[in-house]
Amino acid sequence: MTVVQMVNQETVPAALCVAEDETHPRPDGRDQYTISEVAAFTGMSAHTLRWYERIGLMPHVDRSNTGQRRFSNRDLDWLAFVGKLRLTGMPVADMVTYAELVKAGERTEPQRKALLEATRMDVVQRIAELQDTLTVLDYKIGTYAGAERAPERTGA
Amino acid sequence: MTVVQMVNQETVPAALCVAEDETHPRPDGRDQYTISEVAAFTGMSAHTLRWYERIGLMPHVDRSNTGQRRFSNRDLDWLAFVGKLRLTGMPVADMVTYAELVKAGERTEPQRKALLEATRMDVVQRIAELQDTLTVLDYKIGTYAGAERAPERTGA
DNA sequence: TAAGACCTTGGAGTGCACTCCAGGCAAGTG
DNA sequence: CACTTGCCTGGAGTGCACTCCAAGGTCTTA
Repeated sequence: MTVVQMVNQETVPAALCVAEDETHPRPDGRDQYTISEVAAFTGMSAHTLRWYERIGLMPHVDRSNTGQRRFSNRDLDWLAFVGKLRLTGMPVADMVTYAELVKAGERTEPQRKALLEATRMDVVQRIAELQDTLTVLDYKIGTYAGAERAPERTGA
Repeated sequence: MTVVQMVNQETVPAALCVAEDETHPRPDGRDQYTISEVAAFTGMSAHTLRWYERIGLMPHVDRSNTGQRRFSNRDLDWLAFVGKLRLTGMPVADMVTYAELVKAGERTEPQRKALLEATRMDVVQRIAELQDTLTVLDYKIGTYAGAERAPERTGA
């Protein structure tokens, strides 16, 4: 292992940075990351990163003179945002749409805003749903209350 | 259409009833529902209902003398609960495990409780995740603020 | 300079949760 | 009694989001 342990893999770091234009350098001064470094940073697999690029979810990644990917801080910021979108449950196809809008320039900002607002509403609804399931879960867990080891028929 | 409109399909009714043993009759006095009636009640498709039975997620559905399924109020209650579990994001395989525990009798209550508690923790974590994405979404939407129609470069 | 870890590609495979199909039986209606 | 509608079955197909493979080129460390 040469590189992988530079950041712990299980905890996705993903500060709630958001980008497209503002790039704030990472720990070391570099602005060039191999795919496995990015995998470690983002918690996504290298497979997934290549796949994201294939389907148009990454806006052009630089290459070394030998053809290997060299991700920039901008790319990292973008991926952090994509990671957040993924957590919302937004379909990958919609994320691609969003990426295309970004690439198309400033005039698509209303559409992007609309897309994010729609996503926001989905998230709010999903949270409500989940909170509703918590009610049921708690009720049900309550009916099992005290059943820690051998229940042995609580009533009668 | 013979039956379908007896309940509106889009809103899943699924009162937060929970069962296994307590069955409280539905609107009309009957306790026999065809698969399409149940599909209308639960919002699940008839396909899904048959599939749930195949994989062991339904605890034996009665049949008419000609072999057609006749769901009972108990079944409906169970399905309402299954629907809630599905909303939690619990994998179907785990729901089957839960169903098997129920079938195995009272002595499995500690395991059932543990399963639901684990699910509860997943739900709580997922809610936190989603709330975190809301923060990012709101920030991002904020940067697009006022971009209702033509943005025309807000700064400079 | 050689081993071993790393990177490349297109395309195939995986797991989940449905979803549909073909072929056939059954029940109600003009 | 034909016709339409609904139900049955096993098995195949779908869509999503990865995930892996084979075959080969590259980079680093001893």
